[in-house]
Amino acid sequence: MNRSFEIVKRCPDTKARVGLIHTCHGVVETPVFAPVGTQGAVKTLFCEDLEKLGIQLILGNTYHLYLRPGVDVMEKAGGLHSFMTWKGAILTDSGGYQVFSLEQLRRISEEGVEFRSHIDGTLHFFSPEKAVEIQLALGSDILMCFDVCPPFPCTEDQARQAMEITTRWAKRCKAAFEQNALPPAPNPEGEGGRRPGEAKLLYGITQGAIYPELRRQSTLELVELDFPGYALGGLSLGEPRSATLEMIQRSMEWLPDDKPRYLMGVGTPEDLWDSVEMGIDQFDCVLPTRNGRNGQLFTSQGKLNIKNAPFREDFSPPDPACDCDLCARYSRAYLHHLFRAGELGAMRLASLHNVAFLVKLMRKIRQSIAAGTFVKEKKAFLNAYRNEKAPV
RNA sequence: GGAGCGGUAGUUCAGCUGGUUAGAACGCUGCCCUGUCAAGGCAGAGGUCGCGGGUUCGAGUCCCGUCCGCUCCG
Repeated sequence: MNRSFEIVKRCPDTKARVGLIHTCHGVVETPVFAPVGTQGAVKTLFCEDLEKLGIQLILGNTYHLYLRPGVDVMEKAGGLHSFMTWKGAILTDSGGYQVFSLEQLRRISEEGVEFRSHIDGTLHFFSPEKAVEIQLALGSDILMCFDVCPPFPCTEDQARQAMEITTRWAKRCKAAFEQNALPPAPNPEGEGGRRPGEAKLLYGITQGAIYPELRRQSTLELVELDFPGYALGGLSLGEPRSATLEMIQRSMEWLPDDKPRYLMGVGTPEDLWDSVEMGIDQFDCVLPTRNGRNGQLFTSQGKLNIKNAPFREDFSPPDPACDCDLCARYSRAYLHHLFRAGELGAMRLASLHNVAFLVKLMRKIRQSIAAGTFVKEKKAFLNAYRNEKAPV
Protein backbone atom coordinates (compact mmCIF):
# COMPACT_ATOMS: atom_id res chain seq x y z
CA MET A 1 0.00 0.00 0.00
CA ASN A 2 1.22 3.41 -0.95
CA ARG A 3 1.31 5.81 1.94
CA SER A 4 1.88 9.07 0.22
CA PHE A 5 0.55 11.06 3.15
CA GLU A 6 1.63 10.96 6.73
CA ILE A 7 0.41 12.98 9.63
CA VAL A 8 3.25 14.22 11.77
CA LYS A 9 1.50 16.20 14.44
CA ARG A 10 -2.00 17.12 15.51
CA CYS A 11 -3.30 20.25 17.14
CA PRO A 12 -4.52 19.42 20.64
CA ASP A 13 -7.35 21.94 20.46
CA THR A 14 -8.62 21.77 16.88
CA LYS A 15 -8.77 19.47 13.86
CA ALA A 16 -5.62 21.00 12.44
CA ARG A 17 -2.74 18.72 11.62
CA VAL A 18 0.78 18.89 10.26
CA GLY A 19 1.64 16.37 7.61
CA LEU A 20 3.84 15.35 4.72
CA ILE A 21 2.82 14.50 1.18
CA HIS A 22 5.38 12.39 -0.62
CA THR A 23 5.43 13.22 -4.31
CA CYS A 24 7.66 12.26 -7.21
CA HIS A 25 9.23 15.70 -6.85
CA GLY A 26 9.86 15.97 -3.18
CA VAL A 27 8.05 16.15 0.08
CA VAL A 28 5.37 18.75 0.62
CA GLU A 29 4.84 19.93 4.17
CA THR A 30 1.21 20.52 5.02
CA PRO A 31 -0.85 22.54 5.60
CA VAL A 32 0.46 24.04 2.40
CA PHE A 33 -0.40 26.99 0.21
CA ALA A 34 0.45 26.43 -3.45
CA PRO A 35 0.75 29.47 -5.71
CA VAL A 36 -1.01 29.19 -9.05
CA GLY A 37 1.06 28.97 -12.21
CA THR A 38 -1.69 28.41 -14.73
CA GLN A 39 0.41 28.66 -17.86
CA GLY A 40 3.59 27.19 -16.51
CA ALA A 41 4.53 30.34 -14.63
CA VAL A 42 3.41 31.95 -11.42
CA LYS A 43 2.60 35.29 -13.00
CA THR A 44 5.50 37.78 -12.76
CA LEU A 45 7.64 35.32 -10.76
CA PHE A 46 10.43 32.97 -11.72
CA CYS A 47 11.40 29.56 -10.35
CA GLU A 48 14.28 31.25 -8.52
CA ASP A 49 11.78 33.34 -6.58
CA LEU A 50 9.70 30.32 -5.64
CA GLU A 51 12.76 28.34 -4.62
CA LYS A 52 14.00 31.20 -2.49
CA LEU A 53 10.68 31.21 -0.67
CA GLY A 54 10.98 27.50 0.02
CA ILE A 55 7.92 26.65 -2.02
CA GLN A 56 7.44 22.93 -2.49
CA LEU A 57 4.29 22.81 -4.60
CA ILE A 58 2.85 24.91 -7.41
CA LEU A 59 -0.14 24.56 -9.72
CA GLY A 60 -0.36 24.20 -13.45
CA ASN A 61 -3.47 24.09 -15.57
CA THR A 62 -4.35 21.31 -17.98
CA TYR A 63 -6.67 23.30 -20.20
CA HIS A 64 -4.33 26.26 -20.58
CA LEU A 65 -1.17 24.25 -21.17
CA TYR A 66 -2.97 21.94 -23.56
CA LEU A 67 -4.00 24.92 -25.69
CA ARG A 68 -0.64 26.62 -25.37
CA PRO A 69 2.10 25.59 -25.84
CA GLY A 70 0.37 22.25 -26.52
CA VAL A 71 0.91 18.68 -25.42
CA ASP A 72 3.38 18.01 -28.23
CA VAL A 73 5.70 20.74 -27.01
CA MET A 74 5.32 19.58 -23.43
CA GLU A 75 6.28 16.04 -24.39
CA LYS A 76 9.28 17.18 -26.41
CA ALA A 77 10.33 19.36 -23.50
CA GLY A 78 10.22 16.31 -21.27
CA GLY A 79 7.26 17.49 -19.27
CA LEU A 80 6.32 20.66 -17.46
CA HIS A 81 8.98 20.32 -14.77
CA SER A 82 11.77 20.19 -17.27
CA PHE A 83 10.16 22.82 -19.50
CA MET A 84 9.95 25.43 -16.77
CA THR A 85 12.94 24.04 -14.82
CA TRP A 86 10.85 23.58 -11.69
CA LYS A 87 12.27 20.94 -9.37
CA GLY A 88 9.50 20.90 -6.82
CA ALA A 89 6.12 19.25 -7.02
CA ILE A 90 3.41 20.25 -9.47
CA LEU A 91 -0.30 19.83 -9.03
CA THR A 92 -2.31 20.20 -12.19
CA ASP A 93 -5.87 21.31 -12.21
CA SER A 94 -7.80 19.19 -14.65
CA GLY A 95 -9.56 21.96 -16.50
CA GLY A 96 -12.67 21.43 -14.42
CA TYR A 97 -12.57 25.00 -13.23
CA GLN A 98 -12.59 26.15 -16.84
CA VAL A 99 -15.86 24.28 -17.23
CA PHE A 100 -17.11 26.95 -14.89
CA SER A 101 -15.09 30.00 -15.88
CA LEU A 102 -15.42 29.53 -19.65
CA GLU A 103 -19.14 28.95 -19.38
CA GLN A 104 -19.88 30.71 -22.68
CA LEU A 105 -17.35 28.62 -24.56
CA ARG A 106 -18.25 25.06 -23.67
CA ARG A 107 -20.90 22.36 -23.82
CA ILE A 108 -21.14 19.50 -21.33
CA SER A 109 -22.27 15.99 -22.21
CA GLU A 110 -21.96 12.67 -20.46
CA GLU A 111 -18.91 11.90 -22.53
CA GLY A 112 -17.06 15.09 -21.68
CA VAL A 113 -16.84 18.80 -22.39
CA GLU A 114 -16.60 20.49 -25.74
CA PHE A 115 -14.56 23.66 -25.42
CA ARG A 116 -14.03 26.51 -27.75
CA SER A 117 -10.54 27.85 -27.27
CA HIS A 118 -10.59 31.30 -25.68
CA ILE A 119 -7.47 32.02 -27.72
CA ASP A 120 -8.54 31.29 -31.28
CA GLY A 121 -12.03 29.83 -31.07
CA THR A 122 -11.04 26.36 -32.24
CA LEU A 123 -13.06 23.44 -30.95
CA HIS A 124 -11.60 20.97 -28.44
CA PHE A 125 -12.93 18.05 -26.49
CA PHE A 126 -11.99 17.02 -22.97
CA SER A 127 -13.11 13.69 -21.60
CA PRO A 128 -12.11 12.50 -18.14
CA GLU A 129 -9.69 10.12 -19.84
CA LYS A 130 -8.18 12.87 -21.92
CA ALA A 131 -7.80 15.18 -18.94
CA VAL A 132 -5.84 12.46 -17.16
CA GLU A 133 -3.82 11.67 -20.26
CA ILE A 134 -2.80 15.31 -20.66
CA GLN A 135 -1.90 15.66 -17.01
CA LEU A 136 0.31 12.59 -17.30
CA ALA A 137 1.94 14.08 -20.38
CA LEU A 138 2.60 17.24 -18.41
CA GLY A 139 4.35 15.11 -15.82
CA SER A 140 2.12 16.26 -13.01
CA ASP A 141 2.79 14.92 -9.51
CA ILE A 142 -0.71 15.46 -8.22
CA LEU A 143 -3.40 15.10 -10.83
CA MET A 144 -6.97 16.22 -10.37
CA CYS A 145 -10.05 14.44 -11.58
CA PHE A 146 -11.95 16.18 -14.34
CA ASP A 147 -15.01 17.66 -12.66
CA VAL A 148 -17.97 19.86 -13.37
CA CYS A 149 -17.89 22.99 -11.24
CA PRO A 150 -21.34 24.59 -11.18
CA PRO A 151 -21.59 28.36 -10.78
CA PHE A 152 -22.95 30.20 -7.77
CA PRO A 153 -25.80 30.60 -7.45
CA CYS A 154 -27.18 27.42 -8.94
CA THR A 155 -30.31 25.41 -8.28
CA GLU A 156 -30.20 22.19 -6.33
CA ASP A 157 -31.00 20.39 -9.56
CA GLN A 158 -28.05 21.89 -11.38
CA ALA A 159 -25.82 21.17 -8.43
CA ARG A 160 -27.00 17.57 -8.32
CA GLN A 161 -26.37 17.04 -12.01
CA ALA A 162 -22.90 18.55 -11.78
CA MET A 163 -22.15 16.47 -8.70
CA GLU A 164 -23.38 13.20 -10.19
CA ILE A 165 -21.48 13.60 -13.42
CA THR A 166 -18.40 14.55 -11.43
CA THR A 167 -18.64 11.27 -9.56
CA ARG A 168 -19.08 9.24 -12.74
CA TRP A 169 -16.14 11.05 -14.28
CA ALA A 170 -14.07 10.42 -11.17
CA LYS A 171 -14.47 6.69 -11.78
CA ARG A 172 -13.37 7.11 -15.37
CA CYS A 173 -10.44 9.29 -14.33
CA LYS A 174 -9.32 6.70 -11.85
CA ALA A 175 -9.57 3.91 -14.40
CA ALA A 176 -7.61 5.90 -16.96
CA PHE A 177 -5.05 6.82 -14.35
CA GLU A 178 -4.54 3.26 -13.18
CA GLN A 179 -4.19 2.05 -16.70
CA ASN A 180 -1.62 4.63 -17.74
CA ALA A 181 0.13 5.95 -14.68
CA LEU A 182 0.80 2.86 -12.67
CA PRO A 183 2.74 0.35 -14.73
CA PRO A 184 3.50 -2.64 -12.53
CA ALA A 185 6.70 -1.69 -10.77
CA PRO A 186 9.09 -4.38 -9.67
CA ASN A 187 8.99 -4.43 -5.94
CA PRO A 188 11.74 -6.26 -4.13
CA GLU A 189 10.07 -5.64 -0.79
CA GLY A 190 7.32 -7.88 -2.02
CA GLU A 191 4.48 -5.76 -0.80
CA GLY A 192 3.02 -5.10 -4.19
CA GLY A 193 3.18 -1.35 -3.84
CA ARG A 194 5.42 1.64 -4.08
CA ARG A 195 7.37 3.49 -1.52
CA PRO A 196 6.21 6.96 -0.68
CA GLY A 197 7.16 9.46 -3.35
CA GLU A 198 7.40 6.94 -6.13
CA ALA A 199 3.91 7.38 -7.44
CA LYS A 200 1.88 10.10 -8.98
CA LEU A 201 -1.28 10.92 -7.09
CA LEU A 202 -4.77 11.39 -8.47
CA TYR A 203 -7.13 13.32 -6.22
CA GLY A 204 -10.89 13.17 -6.30
CA ILE A 205 -12.91 16.38 -6.24
CA THR A 206 -16.16 16.72 -4.32
CA GLN A 207 -18.96 18.93 -5.55
CA GLY A 208 -22.50 19.71 -4.40
CA ALA A 209 -22.38 23.50 -4.21
CA ILE A 210 -23.79 24.62 -0.85
CA TYR A 211 -26.35 21.83 -0.52
CA PRO A 212 -25.26 19.71 2.44
CA GLU A 213 -27.00 16.55 1.29
CA LEU A 214 -25.39 16.75 -2.16
CA ARG A 215 -22.08 17.50 -0.58
CA ARG A 216 -22.45 14.45 1.61
CA GLN A 217 -23.38 12.16 -1.22
CA SER A 218 -20.55 13.48 -3.38
CA THR A 219 -18.01 13.01 -0.63
CA LEU A 220 -19.11 9.54 0.39
CA GLU A 221 -19.17 8.28 -3.20
CA LEU A 222 -15.71 9.60 -3.86
CA VAL A 223 -14.36 8.20 -0.63
CA GLU A 224 -15.72 4.87 -1.78
CA LEU A 225 -13.43 5.14 -4.83
CA ASP A 226 -10.42 5.45 -2.53
CA PHE A 227 -8.31 8.32 -3.81
CA PRO A 228 -5.00 9.24 -2.17
CA GLY A 229 -6.34 12.75 -1.56
CA TYR A 230 -9.60 14.64 -1.71
CA ALA A 231 -10.35 18.13 -2.92
CA LEU A 232 -13.31 20.25 -2.01
CA GLY A 233 -14.39 21.87 -5.26
CA GLY A 234 -16.96 24.45 -6.18
CA LEU A 235 -16.50 26.67 -3.15
CA SER A 236 -15.59 30.34 -2.77
CA LEU A 237 -17.43 31.16 -5.95
CA GLY A 238 -19.31 34.04 -4.37
CA GLU A 239 -21.49 32.18 -1.88
CA PRO A 240 -21.77 33.58 1.65
CA ARG A 241 -18.70 32.86 3.72
CA SER A 242 -20.78 31.14 6.36
CA ALA A 243 -21.97 28.65 3.73
CA THR A 244 -18.42 27.96 2.62
CA LEU A 245 -17.32 27.29 6.18
CA GLU A 246 -20.30 25.06 6.81
CA MET A 247 -19.57 22.96 3.72
CA ILE A 248 -15.95 22.57 4.77
CA GLN A 249 -16.88 21.61 8.30
CA ARG A 250 -19.41 19.04 7.16
CA SER A 251 -17.08 17.58 4.57
CA MET A 252 -14.50 16.93 7.25
CA GLU A 253 -16.88 14.50 8.92
CA TRP A 254 -17.15 12.38 5.79
CA LEU A 255 -13.56 12.49 4.57
CA PRO A 256 -11.04 9.94 5.82
CA ASP A 257 -8.69 11.32 8.39
CA ASP A 258 -5.58 9.79 6.87
CA LYS A 259 -5.77 11.42 3.45
CA PRO A 260 -4.87 14.98 2.53
CA ARG A 261 -7.79 17.36 2.15
CA TYR A 262 -7.43 20.05 -0.42
CA LEU A 263 -9.61 23.16 -0.46
CA MET A 264 -9.43 24.37 -4.03
CA GLY A 265 -9.16 28.06 -4.82
CA VAL A 266 -8.81 29.40 -1.30
CA GLY A 267 -7.79 31.86 -0.09
CA THR A 268 -7.45 34.81 2.08
CA PRO A 269 -5.40 34.76 5.27
CA GLU A 270 -8.60 34.43 7.31
CA ASP A 271 -9.78 31.56 5.13
CA LEU A 272 -6.50 29.75 5.58
CA TRP A 273 -6.61 29.91 9.38
CA ASP A 274 -10.27 28.90 9.55
CA SER A 275 -9.90 26.05 7.09
CA VAL A 276 -6.77 24.61 8.64
CA GLU A 277 -8.55 24.69 11.95
CA MET A 278 -11.23 22.47 10.46
CA GLY A 279 -8.68 20.02 9.06
CA ILE A 280 -7.75 21.24 5.58
CA ASP A 281 -4.22 20.40 4.45
CA GLN A 282 -3.84 21.98 1.04
CA PHE A 283 -4.73 25.25 -0.65
CA ASP A 284 -4.13 27.09 -3.86
CA CYS A 285 -5.30 30.52 -4.85
CA VAL A 286 -4.69 33.18 -7.47
CA LEU A 287 -5.30 35.89 -4.91
CA PRO A 288 -1.70 36.69 -3.96
CA THR A 289 -0.63 37.12 -7.56
CA ARG A 290 -3.80 38.62 -8.97
CA ASN A 291 -4.24 41.08 -6.15
CA GLY A 292 -0.54 41.76 -6.30
CA ARG A 293 -0.82 42.76 -9.94
CA ASN A 294 -3.75 44.96 -9.04
CA GLY A 295 -1.99 46.74 -6.22
CA GLN A 296 -3.42 45.08 -3.17
CA LEU A 297 -1.02 43.72 -0.56
CA PHE A 298 -1.58 41.35 2.30
CA THR A 299 0.12 42.69 5.38
CA SER A 300 0.29 41.74 9.02
CA GLN A 301 -2.06 44.65 9.63
CA GLY A 302 -4.59 43.81 6.97
CA LYS A 303 -5.07 44.50 3.29
CA LEU A 304 -3.40 47.54 1.84
CA ASN A 305 -4.25 49.17 -1.48
CA ILE A 306 -0.85 50.55 -2.29
CA LYS A 307 -2.21 52.71 -5.11
CA ASN A 308 -4.18 54.83 -2.65
CA ALA A 309 -3.20 58.46 -2.30
CA PRO A 310 -1.94 58.41 1.30
CA PHE A 311 0.98 56.18 0.29
CA ARG A 312 2.38 58.79 -2.06
CA GLU A 313 4.59 60.10 0.70
CA ASP A 314 4.76 57.08 2.97
CA PHE A 315 8.38 56.01 3.06
CA SER A 316 7.90 53.15 5.48
CA PRO A 317 8.11 49.52 4.32
CA PRO A 318 4.91 48.03 2.86
CA ASP A 319 4.69 45.63 5.78
CA PRO A 320 7.08 46.47 8.62
CA ALA A 321 6.77 42.91 9.91
CA CYS A 322 7.82 41.39 6.60
CA ASP A 323 11.31 40.56 5.39
CA CYS A 324 10.55 39.78 1.75
CA ASP A 325 12.53 41.30 -1.10
CA LEU A 326 9.99 44.10 -1.39
CA CYS A 327 9.68 45.02 2.27
CA ALA A 328 13.36 44.61 3.06
CA ARG A 329 14.34 47.23 0.54
CA TYR A 330 11.58 49.40 -0.91
CA SER A 331 9.11 51.86 0.57
CA ARG A 332 5.37 52.16 0.20
CA ALA A 333 5.90 55.44 -1.60
CA TYR A 334 8.20 53.81 -4.14
CA LEU A 335 5.86 50.91 -4.80
CA HIS A 336 2.97 53.37 -5.01
CA HIS A 337 4.93 55.31 -7.59
CA LEU A 338 5.79 52.20 -9.60
CA PHE A 339 2.12 51.28 -9.78
CA ARG A 340 1.08 54.79 -10.76
CA ALA A 341 3.74 54.90 -13.39
CA GLY A 342 2.67 51.55 -14.78
CA GLU A 343 6.07 50.03 -14.16
CA LEU A 344 5.96 46.25 -14.57
CA GLY A 345 8.22 45.76 -11.58
CA ALA A 346 5.40 46.98 -9.35
CA MET A 347 3.34 43.90 -10.17
CA ARG A 348 6.28 41.65 -9.63
CA LEU A 349 7.25 43.12 -6.27
CA ALA A 350 3.67 43.03 -5.02
CA SER A 351 3.13 39.46 -6.22
CA LEU A 352 6.37 38.40 -4.66
CA HIS A 353 5.36 39.94 -1.37
CA ASN A 354 1.89 38.42 -1.37
CA VAL A 355 3.12 34.93 -2.17
CA ALA A 356 5.83 35.26 0.45
CA PHE A 357 3.22 36.47 2.91
CA LEU A 358 1.01 33.41 2.47
CA VAL A 359 3.91 30.99 2.40
CA LYS A 360 5.23 32.41 5.65
CA LEU A 361 1.75 32.38 7.07
CA MET A 362 1.49 28.66 6.34
CA ARG A 363 4.86 28.05 7.91
CA LYS A 364 3.68 29.86 11.01
CA ILE A 365 0.52 27.80 11.00
CA ARG A 366 2.45 24.54 10.75
CA GLN A 367 4.78 25.57 13.53
CA SER A 368 1.95 26.65 15.77
CA ILE A 369 0.14 23.34 15.26
CA ALA A 370 3.30 21.45 16.12
CA ALA A 371 3.88 23.65 19.15
CA GLY A 372 0.31 23.40 20.34
CA THR A 373 -0.17 27.15 20.08
CA PHE A 374 -2.44 27.22 17.04
CA VAL A 375 -5.46 28.79 18.73
CA LYS A 376 -3.38 31.48 20.38
CA GLU A 377 -1.44 32.28 17.21
CA LYS A 378 -4.57 32.43 15.13
CA LYS A 379 -6.17 34.88 17.51
CA ALA A 380 -3.09 37.08 17.59
CA PHE A 381 -2.76 37.06 13.84
CA LEU A 382 -6.39 37.90 13.18
CA ASN A 383 -6.40 40.65 15.78
CA ALA A 384 -3.54 42.37 14.05
CA TYR A 385 -4.84 41.57 10.56
CA ARG A 386 -8.22 43.01 11.33
CA ASN A 387 -6.51 45.97 12.92
CA GLU A 388 -8.32 45.49 16.18
CA LYS A 389 -6.82 46.25 19.51
CA ALA A 390 -5.60 43.21 21.35
CA PRO A 391 -7.98 42.20 24.13
CA VAL A 392 -6.82 43.50 27.52
C1' G B 1 -3.51 96.07 -39.97
C1' G B 2 -6.56 92.01 -42.66
C1' A B 3 -8.47 87.00 -43.09
C1' G B 4 -9.30 82.14 -41.27
C1' C B 5 -9.51 78.53 -37.44
C1' G B 6 -10.02 77.48 -32.36
C1' G B 7 -11.42 78.53 -26.77
C1' U B 8 -16.54 72.88 -23.36
C1' A B 9 -14.13 68.47 -16.68
C1' G B 10 -7.31 68.58 -14.18
C1' U B 11 -5.72 67.19 -19.59
C1' U B 12 -6.93 65.89 -24.84
C1' C B 13 -11.28 66.24 -27.19
C1' A B 14 -17.09 64.76 -28.80
C1' G B 15 -21.43 67.54 -28.87
C1' C B 16 -25.62 66.79 -36.54
C1' U B 17 -29.58 71.13 -38.81
C1' G B 18 -30.93 75.29 -31.21
C1' G B 19 -34.75 70.94 -27.38
C1' U B 20 -34.83 66.69 -20.86
C1' U B 21 -30.32 66.41 -15.31
C1' A B 22 -23.57 68.78 -21.37
C1' G B 23 -20.59 63.31 -22.83
C1' A B 24 -15.89 60.17 -23.74
C1' A B 25 -10.93 58.91 -22.89
C1' C B 26 -6.98 59.58 -19.73
C1' G B 27 -6.05 61.55 -14.94
C1' C B 28 -8.07 61.92 -9.88
C1' U B 29 -10.77 59.41 -5.16
C1' G B 30 -12.23 54.86 -3.20
C1' C B 31 -13.94 49.78 -3.30
C1' C B 32 -13.43 44.83 -5.25
C1' C B 33 -10.74 40.34 -7.01
C1' U B 34 -10.61 33.15 -3.84
C1' G B 35 -8.90 25.33 -8.62
C1' U B 36 -6.40 33.02 -13.61
C1' C B 37 -10.15 34.31 -20.59
C1' A B 38 -7.87 39.05 -15.17
C1' A B 39 -1.08 44.57 -15.81
C1' G B 40 -8.47 43.32 -14.49
C1' G B 41 -13.55 44.94 -12.72
C1' C B 42 -16.99 48.43 -10.29
C1' A B 43 -18.39 52.95 -8.25
C1' G B 44 -17.60 58.15 -7.31
C1' A B 45 -15.91 63.28 -7.46
C1' G B 46 -15.07 66.98 -11.03
C1' G B 47 -17.82 71.79 -15.96
C1' U B 48 -21.94 79.24 -14.10
C1' C B 49 -19.50 75.43 -22.14
C1' G B 50 -13.42 82.34 -22.44
C1' C B 51 -16.26 86.96 -21.13
C1' G B 52 -20.47 90.58 -22.09
C1' G B 53 -24.81 91.56 -24.69
C1' G B 54 -28.77 90.01 -28.14
C1' U B 55 -32.48 86.72 -30.91
C1' U B 56 -35.79 82.76 -29.03
C1' C B 57 -40.73 79.51 -25.18
C1' G B 58 -35.64 77.53 -24.96
C1' A B 59 -28.53 79.01 -26.67
C1' G B 60 -22.50 74.97 -25.74
C1' U B 61 -25.04 75.41 -30.59
C1' C B 62 -27.51 81.37 -34.07
C1' C B 63 -26.13 87.02 -34.17
C1' C B 64 -23.07 91.33 -32.32
C1' G B 65 -19.09 92.90 -29.40
C1' U B 66 -14.77 91.74 -26.65
C1' C B 67 -10.42 89.01 -24.76
C1' C B 68 -6.94 84.99 -25.55
C1' G B 69 -4.25 81.24 -28.71
C1' C B 70 -2.69 79.35 -33.46
C1' U B 71 -2.11 79.79 -38.87
C1' C B 72 -1.84 82.52 -43.28
C1' C B 73 -1.67 87.32 -45.96
C1' G B 74 0.27 92.32 -45.76
